[in-house]
Amino acid sequence: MDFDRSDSFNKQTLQEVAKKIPQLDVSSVETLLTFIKTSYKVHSLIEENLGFYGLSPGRIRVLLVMYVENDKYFTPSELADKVGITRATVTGLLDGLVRDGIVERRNHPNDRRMVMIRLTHDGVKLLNRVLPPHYLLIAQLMSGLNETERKSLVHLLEKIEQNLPDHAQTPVQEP
Amino acid sequence: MDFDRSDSFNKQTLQEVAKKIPQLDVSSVETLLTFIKTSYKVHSLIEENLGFYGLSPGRIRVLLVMYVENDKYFTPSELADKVGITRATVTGLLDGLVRDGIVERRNHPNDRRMVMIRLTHDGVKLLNRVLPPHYLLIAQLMSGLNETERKSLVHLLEKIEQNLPDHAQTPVQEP
DNA sequence: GACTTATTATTAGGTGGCTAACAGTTTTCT
DNA sequence: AGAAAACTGTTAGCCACCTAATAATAAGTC
Repeated sequence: MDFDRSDSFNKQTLQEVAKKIPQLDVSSVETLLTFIKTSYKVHSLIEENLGFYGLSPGRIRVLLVMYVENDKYFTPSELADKVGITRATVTGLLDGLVRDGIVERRNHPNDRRMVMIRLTHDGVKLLNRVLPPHYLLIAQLMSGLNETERKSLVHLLEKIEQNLPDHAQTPVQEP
Repeated sequence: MDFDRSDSFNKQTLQEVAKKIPQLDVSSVETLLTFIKTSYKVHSLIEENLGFYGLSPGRIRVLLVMYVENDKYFTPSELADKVGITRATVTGLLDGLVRDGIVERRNHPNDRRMVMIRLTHDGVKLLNRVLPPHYLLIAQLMSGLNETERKSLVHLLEKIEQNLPDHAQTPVQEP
């Protein structure tokens, strides 16, 4: 669901659209384009890296929740809430993760509606192998910004968020 | 594909992961989290708005290419290249757009492998109706940043891009 | 001119997201 | 106690993306 992928929509093209649509503010759109394009690139890169280990953004988000509390069992609902996706999507992700032996499903002892999910031993090993290069990549991505610049970036992003209409609820993260 | 949706991965959780993974640089991850979370929110909002008119990010990207050169015919390959998605995906998008009467498919007069695509009259009318509020929303999103701040944001984003490995080709945009 | 190579659009099959509907359970409320 | 309400996970069906394979056609080569 990303908007900008190529450079086909350069400034020149933008000017042409602006001729037809008076509401178009070129400066706003250019800034947004850069923003979305960068986020697409960053996202793709991380996704590509996880792909080497058979993981995906969706999978890693769910796995990380379990990784930080290793011994605990989680219900699909709990995972859905923590990750910010629907229960239906979690079911689909778990199907794959169980198939690949990364996670195990168990019946809940008291409530027969529920299922309990936990990382398998192999799942933990996988994460121990995947996470170091994952975070190394993130550190590398940010290495061009010093602490001041990072704060400044976060500050600008927060300013954008303040202009989001309230009804647009937000859910998550994957560190 | 977005990574961060909820706030389940707050700083505290991050600290815990950092204990297990020494490669994790908290400042980098925090900055990236904010970045991805904001981009997710912005993206969702735009998507939601387009949805009111039966459009999606994928559709609008393809349509915009045709909108700026209204009379021209485009081949699916051409659209794929300009938008930065595969031809297979374009085929799928066009199926829907043709079904909805927004776009028309024609045979190429000389090369029988090719197909020629063009906006229908209804398609043009739809875009004339959709684009003004679309760009109004973008202007609103950026209204919290003055010109200096926008330049500063773009500059910081470019710094991040400079640290992307080269092999990660990038494709595009939707203004 | 025939054969190989390249190109086009499409199909098939996979993924991760969504909503809506469902059956099975538990809880709540009279 | 029994009916209604609420909750759980799954399924079904849609979308937009991907890769790989395919059939049809065009272009290049010997």
